[in-house]
Amino acid sequence: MGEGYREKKVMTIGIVCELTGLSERQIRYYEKRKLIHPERSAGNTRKYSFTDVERLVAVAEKIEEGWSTHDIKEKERKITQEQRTDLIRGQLNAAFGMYRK
Amino acid sequence: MGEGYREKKVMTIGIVCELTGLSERQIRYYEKRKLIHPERSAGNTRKYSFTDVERLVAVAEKIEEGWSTHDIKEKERKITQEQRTDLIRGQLNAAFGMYRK
DNA sequence: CGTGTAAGGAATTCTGACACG
DNA sequence: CGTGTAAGGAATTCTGACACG
Repeated sequence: MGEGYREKKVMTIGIVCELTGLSERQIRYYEKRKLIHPERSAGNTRKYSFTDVERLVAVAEKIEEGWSTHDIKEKERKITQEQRTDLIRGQLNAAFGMYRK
Repeated sequence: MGEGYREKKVMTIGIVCELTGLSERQIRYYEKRKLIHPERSAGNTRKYSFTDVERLVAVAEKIEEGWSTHDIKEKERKITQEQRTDLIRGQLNAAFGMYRK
């Protein structure tokens, strides 16, 4: 009980800046582009998780490589789609065993 | 790389209040009694880790059971001492194998 | 001893805009 | 498109003290 620390939204933006080396401006901008989804406190303060921090670092690297926020978003969508395909393939395999070893 | 989320001091006191159900007053008081040791930001804001949160919950339970902060501190000291004793006992055993099975 | 509260100040965060490109 | 910055306000946190007991 009480696990899942990596997913828990507990950090304010200032700490995320320290952890990632990014500016507040950048972090808020990546949120606007739907690359991260922090929660909000009762007083409207953004709250981030460790996975958000990891994702921000990954996003920042991509951008530095020349990717646009849109490209990054699109690439992730495709990867997710591939994973869905693999999942279905696995289920079919389990059900019909075409590649049973 | 980048592990050790549980130990990282990243939460402000407000979030710790939410997570533990304790008041700011209580949390700061337990710190004064040396039961927790948050870090500070450049601007003097306290920063807590998930282990601090766990510890705070444990402390609050003890207090509710009637323990004093001093008793809690003392009990922990004794437990730590026991662990040291066990460690040494283990090392002696490894070196001289009195109980080798 | 452990905790609530009002007080005043300081640090933090928020939004929308101007700027460059 | 991605990011810096100054602006003004709102939310958050800090410390020391008075209070009760």
